[in-house]
Amino acid sequence: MNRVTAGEIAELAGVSQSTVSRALRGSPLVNAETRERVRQIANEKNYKVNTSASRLRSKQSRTLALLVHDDSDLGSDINPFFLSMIAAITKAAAEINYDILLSFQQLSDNWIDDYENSNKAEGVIMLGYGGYTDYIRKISMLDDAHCVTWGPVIDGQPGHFVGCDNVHGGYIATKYLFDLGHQQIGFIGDISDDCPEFQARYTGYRRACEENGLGRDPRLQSSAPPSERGGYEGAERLIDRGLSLSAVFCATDLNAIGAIRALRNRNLHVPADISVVGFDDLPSIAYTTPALTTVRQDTATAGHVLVETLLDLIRGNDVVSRLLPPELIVRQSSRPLRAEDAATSRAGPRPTHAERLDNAPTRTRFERP
Amino acid sequence: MNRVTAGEIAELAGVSQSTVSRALRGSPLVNAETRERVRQIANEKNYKVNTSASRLRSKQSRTLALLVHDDSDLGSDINPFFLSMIAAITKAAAEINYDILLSFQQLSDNWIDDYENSNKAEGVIMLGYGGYTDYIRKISMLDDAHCVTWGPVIDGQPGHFVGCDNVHGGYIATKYLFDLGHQQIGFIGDISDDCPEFQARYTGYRRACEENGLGRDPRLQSSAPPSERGGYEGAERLIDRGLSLSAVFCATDLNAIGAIRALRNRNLHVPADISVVGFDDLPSIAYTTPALTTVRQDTATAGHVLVETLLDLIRGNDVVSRLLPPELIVRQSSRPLRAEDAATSRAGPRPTHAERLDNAPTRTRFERP
DNA sequence: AAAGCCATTGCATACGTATGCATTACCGGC
DNA sequence: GCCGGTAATGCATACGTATGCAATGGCTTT
Repeated sequence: MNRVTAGEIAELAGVSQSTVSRALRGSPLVNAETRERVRQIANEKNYKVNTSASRLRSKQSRTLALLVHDDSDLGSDINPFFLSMIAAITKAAAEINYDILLSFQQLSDNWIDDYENSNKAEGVIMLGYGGYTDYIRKISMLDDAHCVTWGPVIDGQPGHFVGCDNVHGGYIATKYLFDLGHQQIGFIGDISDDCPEFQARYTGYRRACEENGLGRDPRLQSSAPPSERGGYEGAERLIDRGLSLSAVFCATDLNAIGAIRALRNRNLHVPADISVVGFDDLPSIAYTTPALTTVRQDTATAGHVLVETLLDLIRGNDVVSRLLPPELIVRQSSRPLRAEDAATSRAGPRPTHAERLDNAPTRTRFERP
Repeated sequence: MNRVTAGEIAELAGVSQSTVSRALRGSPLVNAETRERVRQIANEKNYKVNTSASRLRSKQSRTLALLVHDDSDLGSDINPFFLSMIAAITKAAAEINYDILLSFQQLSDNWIDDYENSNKAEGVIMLGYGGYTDYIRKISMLDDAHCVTWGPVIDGQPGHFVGCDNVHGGYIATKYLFDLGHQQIGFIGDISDDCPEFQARYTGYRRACEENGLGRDPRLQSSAPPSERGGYEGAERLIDRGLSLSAVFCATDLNAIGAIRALRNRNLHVPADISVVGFDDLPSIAYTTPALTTVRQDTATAGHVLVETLLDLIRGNDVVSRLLPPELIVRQSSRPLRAEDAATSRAGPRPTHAERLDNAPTRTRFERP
């Protein structure tokens, strides 16, 4: 069970350990013929470079730490959206031969040092640390370390961020609803300072409203924590105000699911009576009834950008926070507003509105089951 | 930015590097007073043991590799169930000071050696490698390596497995439906040899059927690949056979979701007309309409058991494959069968059946929104 | 008082690799 | 025929830690 070392390969190949090391790392210093011979022998003997020794000598770990925020003490599950994010990051790192060290944890004092000073990882990617309270206080230290966070990009904010363009996401979702003919469009979501992401989505919503002549009316906005229950209660409040809404944009998919449930309880059917659009595109959200129209960010791209940004940081290059374009996914929870719709049947065929949106200035995908 | 070494701490503390090493690792060889002094200085200077050096010297990596099967080339997403699994495993490892190296990949030739021979990890946990075709062929090598797989536990199978007790899961789901008064209960799922997990669930289903006098009738079983579409088509086939079913047990949640959609298209309402029970308890499956009654395995326990088993293997202890008990989660997609239900209203109040199930011989949880 | 013992510490070394520098061999140009 | 130059290889070392062994000193035992 003893592992083969470079020295033993060297002996078999009749060269020195140095040459073996160089040959396997593809150094131009070594003769092509020799390199092939060494590689073949190493292959036969199933030789693998001892990572610990290599790291010690080269002082590089070729490893990135991925910290996922864990709130499970508070009873909330880890956001399922993160799974595809984790996979995307891991794959992006693998493409450039970096390993990912995974950790789920709360915010503690020394996470970053724990990884960097111990030479476990060259940098850290943080996921889901969106509770910007304690976090912001500690964030200044991020300037010293190699750390990139997935989250809202705010000008002048210390640290390095990659995130979805939430303003644009809110805008395309709302514009889409206006383009369908809706006039009165509500917003459900937490727009307190604790949630800059949702504030940004609201900003995009407002921008679309202004473009379509819908003035600011506080009664159109319903504050709701980013949970299913929050969406449920937020929708109830909206209904109780007696507005003639035909569409609602929700800051998160969970809000949207709760809202749909509340609407159904009040005998308002989605999308026949009212259209609902969410944000996030949670896995398996496509399986709700009705399947949710929502705004998705491309996790594969996000993974690449996060890894690239972190590597730039490690290499000492200048880095800028980056925003990724979201994409509208049209499913079954939204439909055009037509006068006769409200008056006549609920069971009429669902109209297609592809023509109208093909001209939309942003990427839109139509999913049909 | 140069990192502090044990030697420098030693100098500051007026001891040798050996003593520093021993002090920080809690060796009883070092005086308590000295240990405290060293620890304090190390703390002040933010010293962290260089992992690479430590690993090289001790030949232990205190790291486990977590390989998650990635089928994304085939277009199928990674099972969202794995997210909680990944989190559970990572946390269980963290509790005993082990790191987790994450990788999403297809089955290739040398995964295990890549991790173990390179000293990157002491062992491997495999998740989702359930396509038992190529896999089984290569599995014999698992006996040499330190590898535990989450999956079906089959007697005499080479390798080491931890899995859910699928037979019992299928049994309690089906028994629950019988206890609700249902007589004709269908099964949707792939019971080919490729999917021993689903075969086991079917076995449990059959056991409950036999206990309740429902003989084997091939028309009650509908083969379906483990996808939403599979469930949809499987349910259609079942309906087309003209059976008087009042309940269906599906081998996976995805099947169940598809089945519910197919039933609705045929104007059969769940749970008013027909009860549906799934298997897996996917995250956010509780948000479908109606919320799905399903069988869940406890991921936290699974994580602990997987890690413990792997460590036993690493330490050279004898290990046995282990089965974990599933749990029935009762939500809204199932209800008692009553004669008047079928004949009269669909809109009657949903009866509670807690009394009946309090006597059930297995753990059952009732979730109400 | 001598001998033995325990508690504590330091010394020296090896883990396996990557890499600067020295070395060798060979070749073309003057 | 000597020299400078290039290509290819080997030599020697250091990375920072953990640990076997030796060494020290104080204390108990006979």
